[in-house]
Amino acid sequence: MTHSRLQKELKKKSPFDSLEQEASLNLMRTNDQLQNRFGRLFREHGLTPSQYNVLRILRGEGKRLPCLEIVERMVQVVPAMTGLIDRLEKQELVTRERCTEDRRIIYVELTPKGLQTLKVLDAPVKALHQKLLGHLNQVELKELSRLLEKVRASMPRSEE
Amino acid sequence: MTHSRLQKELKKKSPFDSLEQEASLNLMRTNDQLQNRFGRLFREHGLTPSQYNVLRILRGEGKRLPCLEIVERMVQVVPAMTGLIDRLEKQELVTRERCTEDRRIIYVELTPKGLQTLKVLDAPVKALHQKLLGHLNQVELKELSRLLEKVRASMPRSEE
DNA sequence: CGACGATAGTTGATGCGTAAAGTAAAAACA
DNA sequence: TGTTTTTACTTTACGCATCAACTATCGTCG
Repeated sequence: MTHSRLQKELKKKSPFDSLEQEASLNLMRTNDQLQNRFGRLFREHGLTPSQYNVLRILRGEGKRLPCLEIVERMVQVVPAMTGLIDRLEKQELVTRERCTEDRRIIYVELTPKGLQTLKVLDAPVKALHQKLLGHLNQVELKELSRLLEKVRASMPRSEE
Repeated sequence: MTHSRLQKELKKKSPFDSLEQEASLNLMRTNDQLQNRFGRLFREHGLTPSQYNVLRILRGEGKRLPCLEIVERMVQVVPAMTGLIDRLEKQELVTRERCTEDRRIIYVELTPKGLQTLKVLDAPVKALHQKLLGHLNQVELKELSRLLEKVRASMPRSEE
């Protein structure tokens, strides 16, 4: 391997320090491109990727959830969630409701409008997944997932 | 495979729609965790990941570059570069200089301080790559890169 | 020359990620 | 009972991504 595809893409003159570095940059670059594609799709429906994610989580759960439960299911930091929910509430896709027993907790619930928005997006989202990853065969997809999970295995959730 | 690791991580109740979706989510999640780690490292030195990236590109090139050339080498949009360079300039890590022949072009050049900052980061960055990906063997790393490049192969740079 | 479009970069608005600090309520403890 | 700690969230401040719209310069063509 004299010149990898990534090296050419980045117009990089020197080869990579290590296979680890190459894989890591490949990962980031591929992810960015995926994010861009899905971001465009969601934007056509007035959503950002994060907003879609919140809605999807709420539907997956099938019931209202406290803010922190949502944060846990996302790759996100707490403070960002407040504004995120604010905007979803303004679009009337979710509602906020304070828990009566424990008044610190605020439940977030999907509205019918939110559910409808998700429904509309289901087919295009599936199609985009297919389009962007469908040219890998089943074995390759499984291997990709396995390797990515193995990478994450070295990163405990709560280190430091 | 009854429950994948990813599915458990996300506390997802239903299985994935498809292998494509699973791989895609794995990719995004792994990337986020990598980004977080490197972000923390860079922040200790007063840099964001994007800022580090700009410096690294300039060093790799070995000479000053127009803004747009830097944008091309990053996964980025033009307008963001302006502010990015502003901040690097304020930290005295790069300098801006207008080209005399074509006054539309603005060259960005690494300062000695910028070069020094990069140098300090070299060892920790390499070590972090090693730490986060070093538990995959050479064959796995190559296969991971191959699969990620194959994913990108379906995404032309300038579609739509 | 003068109008035209293309190129290089900037500005402004909106949304999100991150850290640090703050508030309010519940739980733990003395 | 009162105090402290923890928990759940909010606020603020900063940096970056994105889009739309704008400025300045260059090349070209009539």
